[in-house]
Amino acid sequence: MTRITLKQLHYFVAVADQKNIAAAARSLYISQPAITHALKLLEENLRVQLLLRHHARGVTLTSAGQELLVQARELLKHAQELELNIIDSGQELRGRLEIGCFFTLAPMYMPPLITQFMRMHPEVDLRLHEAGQEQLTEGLSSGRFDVAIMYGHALGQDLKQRPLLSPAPYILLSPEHPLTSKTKIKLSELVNHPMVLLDVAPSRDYFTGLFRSKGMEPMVKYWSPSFETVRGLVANNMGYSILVTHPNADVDYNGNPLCLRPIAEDVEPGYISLVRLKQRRPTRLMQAFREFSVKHFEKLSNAQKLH
Amino acid sequence: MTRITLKQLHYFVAVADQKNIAAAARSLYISQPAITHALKLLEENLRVQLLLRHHARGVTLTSAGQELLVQARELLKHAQELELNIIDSGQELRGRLEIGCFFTLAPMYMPPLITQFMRMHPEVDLRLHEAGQEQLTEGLSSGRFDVAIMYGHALGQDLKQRPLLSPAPYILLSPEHPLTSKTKIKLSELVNHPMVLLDVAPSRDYFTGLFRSKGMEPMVKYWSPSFETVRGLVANNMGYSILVTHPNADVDYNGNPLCLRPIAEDVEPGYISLVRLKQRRPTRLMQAFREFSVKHFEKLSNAQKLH
DNA sequence: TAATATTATAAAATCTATTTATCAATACCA
DNA sequence: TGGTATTGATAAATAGATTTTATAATATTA
Repeated sequence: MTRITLKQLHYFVAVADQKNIAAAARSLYISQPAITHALKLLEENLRVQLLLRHHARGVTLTSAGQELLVQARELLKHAQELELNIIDSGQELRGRLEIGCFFTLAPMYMPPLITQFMRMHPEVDLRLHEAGQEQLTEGLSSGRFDVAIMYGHALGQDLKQRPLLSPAPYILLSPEHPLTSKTKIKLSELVNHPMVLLDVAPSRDYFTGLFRSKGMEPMVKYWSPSFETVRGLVANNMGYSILVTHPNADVDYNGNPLCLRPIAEDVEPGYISLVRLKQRRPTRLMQAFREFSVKHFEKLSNAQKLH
Repeated sequence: MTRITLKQLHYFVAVADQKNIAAAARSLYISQPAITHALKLLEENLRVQLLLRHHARGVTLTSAGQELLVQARELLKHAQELELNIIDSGQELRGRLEIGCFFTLAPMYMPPLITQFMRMHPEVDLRLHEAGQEQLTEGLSSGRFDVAIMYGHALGQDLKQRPLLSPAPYILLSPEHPLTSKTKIKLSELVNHPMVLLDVAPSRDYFTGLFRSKGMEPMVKYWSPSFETVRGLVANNMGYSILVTHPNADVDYNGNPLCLRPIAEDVEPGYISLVRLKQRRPTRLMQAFREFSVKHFEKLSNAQKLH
């Protein structure tokens, strides 16, 4: 552990600048003996005489004092910089923001969100981590992630969420599927057809829950944890699927066409939230990201309603 | 003034290393609440949450904490280095030593002294300042010089001196001077010849004092503050001179020959001392230089006696 | 020599840091 | 599942450090 303190160095520099202990005390708004005492400690701890006291004519630095003056200035500046780097009150937003995002949401929503946020705050070092629900909650509570964008379903008590978007689930079909001819499809019409289920938490439970809340059980024939695999299976007419995220192009990775149909009944929408740890005090950066995200998704939602 | 302290950072780093406040407390031999308190202050002053406390499972760093950890380590290292640079207890001698030396002594004595000292302590940054008696005493009391090599005559009460060498004064004559034929010359034989006086303090008063202490007054015809000018005047037979410093070659700057003769009477020698400010505690470097100088001049003095 | 300025010192007051004791939350183990 | 151990937070008491107030000592200046 260092013997000296930043305060002692600060006093010393003031004295060296003014070549006068009393004057330094006045400029620091403290009493003169406070400085005399601090200087004494400094000299004792460094075991060097730093200044020569000339009664009634101030002080002058010894060569060790000269040396310390230079180095003390550097160290104090270093300390100041550390504070400015870390402190959460600078005008310009800066620092690192670790964002978690749920797998299937990331490719759709994160690129425009991140791009626009970075354009406004170029000093921010933003890092995106795509992960599943469990990894996201774990990452939030271990501090690896500052915030996460994910589905708000079934989150623990220690997480706080701000809803961003409530997209309605839709039915995905192959053009060859018998139900494709209808413009709207009821869940009861689907229930006896084979289903392709996106097999990741919490989507899995959300999709099956749509049926179960109406006392039905879907006939799941295929499971896949991959969003694009599910779309491929549906495009090959292996069954229908229900999804929330809606990529712009209605084709699978092989170019096979896909059809979307709304669900006829009123169903609980999926809701995408910005999530953070409840016990954790948000930084200014986190707050700025929250506000920005809320506005961004509001615009998105308005644009969708116009269609 | 910085809000944070080195101690707080030190505690924080220990906690971050161990991911555990209690363990850090044990390793620092302090109580756990002491650290809890320091961390609280750190977080309040930086207005950022640095770590997440997991009951019974230690702590993890937030992204701000990660950032601080890196910077805190750097700052603590910087502080440590400052201490090591300044502190007067390292094994290897280092640091700066400001040496004052009296004009006429410097060209003779300083080159070998400095060269040999630097060979032993290559890390020392030694700076030589040649100056007159007044500048030297002023420099010592203002702290510009750590030590000075100068004549010990008529020094103030606030200076402490360690005699190094007591060279006998000698008489300098031109080969044409009528007294050159003698091997020893009495002061009383000189007193009615014209004298060339080296006109600098304290030499001036020392040389005239040699006569005055015997109730005589020399006949000073020429004054010069320059040692070599005095030698030139004597070589041109403008008068005799009395000097202490004895360069190796007995010729002036123009190559004119000079003769040296001892003073027949016992006279007070000039004494060269290492001088420092009494009120100033010597550094290890100053002590080492003192010891080295004492030995160096002892050798010189023994070598002279052999001739 | 008196007035002024500057640093040093001692004692008291004030702040700050640390310890002790205890609680609450969680993990671990039988 | 219940008991034990570990960990971090909190409150009160203690110890320690810093600062102030008041005063002394020393040198400078007019």
